[in-house]
Amino acid sequence: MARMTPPERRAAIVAAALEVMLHKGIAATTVRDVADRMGTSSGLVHHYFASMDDLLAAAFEQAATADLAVTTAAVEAQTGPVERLRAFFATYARAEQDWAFQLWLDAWAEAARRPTLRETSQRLNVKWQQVLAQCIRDGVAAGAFVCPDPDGAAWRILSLLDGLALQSVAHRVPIDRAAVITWSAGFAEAELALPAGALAGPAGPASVTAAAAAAATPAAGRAAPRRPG
Amino acid sequence: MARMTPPERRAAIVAAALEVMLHKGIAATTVRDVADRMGTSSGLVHHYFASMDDLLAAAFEQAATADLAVTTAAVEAQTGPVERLRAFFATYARAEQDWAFQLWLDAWAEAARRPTLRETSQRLNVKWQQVLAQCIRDGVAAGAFVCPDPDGAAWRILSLLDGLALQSVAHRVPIDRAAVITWSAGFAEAELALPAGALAGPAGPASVTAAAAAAATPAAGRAAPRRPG
DNA sequence: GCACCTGTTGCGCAGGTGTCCAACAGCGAT
DNA sequence: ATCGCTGTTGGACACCTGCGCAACAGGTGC
Repeated sequence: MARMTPPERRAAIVAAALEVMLHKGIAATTVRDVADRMGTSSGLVHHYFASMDDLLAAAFEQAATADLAVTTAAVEAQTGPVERLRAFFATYARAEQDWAFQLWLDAWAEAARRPTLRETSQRLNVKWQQVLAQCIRDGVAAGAFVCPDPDGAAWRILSLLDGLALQSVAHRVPIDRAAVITWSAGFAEAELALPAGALAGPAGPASVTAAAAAAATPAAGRAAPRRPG
Repeated sequence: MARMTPPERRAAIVAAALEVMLHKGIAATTVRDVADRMGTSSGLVHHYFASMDDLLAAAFEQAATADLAVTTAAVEAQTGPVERLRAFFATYARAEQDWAFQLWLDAWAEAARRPTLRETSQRLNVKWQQVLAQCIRDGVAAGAFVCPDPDGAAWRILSLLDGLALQSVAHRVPIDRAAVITWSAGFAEAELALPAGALAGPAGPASVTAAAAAAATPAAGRAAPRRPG
């Protein structure tokens, strides 16, 4: 194969590993799979990564960091505290994330047995919580809402979002994402002492707003996603 | 090895498979592991299970069904609708479930690639939802609470519980389970138009009640679990 | 022209995998 | 005593795994 500079080759290997991991699963990804996808030899992979675990961890870390960066950027693009929260929910539930969440799910399950992966997964989880907690702290400082425990609230809200994503991906439950957003926002409002519906206003993508309005139900004054019962 | 009647042997294989799955992970469980644990030959396993997938699915199904039975029994031991809901939350968050939830996590991740496992996991998930939904429906019929969409509410509450368990198991976040119960109950109260604190009353185990009271915070009138920020 | 460096190759090794199968052991029926 | 049935054995089969290593290639400095 064509010669590459070390950083390029390293990035290429990580990219190839990521593609394989996504549709074969982390546990089932092999060195030869990665090499074949690049059209190179398996030895080359080991020239850049001491062990298979290192490669898997590096690939997952890159994907996870990229996910976080997208959300962070979307949040920071907004100025008001409420708008920032809306942006957080919208990117977390964005449609393209189904395949990405399967990767997270794999990583969480695998984390119990792979220390490197666990360390990465824990670290990223904390970072995600910090982004949300900072949103909340800023809002509290600006007087937009009240929250006695921003870290705890961020943790609880994230748990809820992950639980919903779990249902969607693991159980293949079709979900109205706009409804998820507004429903989760309802919980967040309770956490932040916001009036009901305060977070359900106009969000980033126009479709989100429209669908949210359509999904609105009289019960508890907030929209609720359904699973086909 | 000693001769067994077919049902006995089948049960023994499933039990052995379960033990291996629990501390090696579903993906890493091999036929020889299972045979070794029983002290028999690998060929015997294949005499009872056509393929490895069949064995894994059968073992997971047994464990999952047992989990569900425990919760169902705890719920049906109570008579009042509110007491039944309390029992549901208490058994879902019971302490011994950490290792069990790791098995669920494995199954969910593996479900994407193993059709038999996915089918089982989906079916059990629906059953769990039905138990909770029936609790809600009974309560509505008895006039204990109001809920326009019992199936949807059950699904949302379960998503939340799974999300919290995910944080606890995958990220190794130590959780005050009693606080989780009361906090989740807070969400449930909103879903069911119950007054705040209605579900936080005396539950099955005495320790739960005591801890819940101790964890109660003035904010929003309900206890909230924290993660170490 | 040469030596050197480094990305790259292709294969070998030792081990582990699911699956299959011929042979064996114990027991009930004949 | 013999036959047949069935639970059980232990190993063969083909394949795949991560990893290591000797050899190669193509460019750079001398």
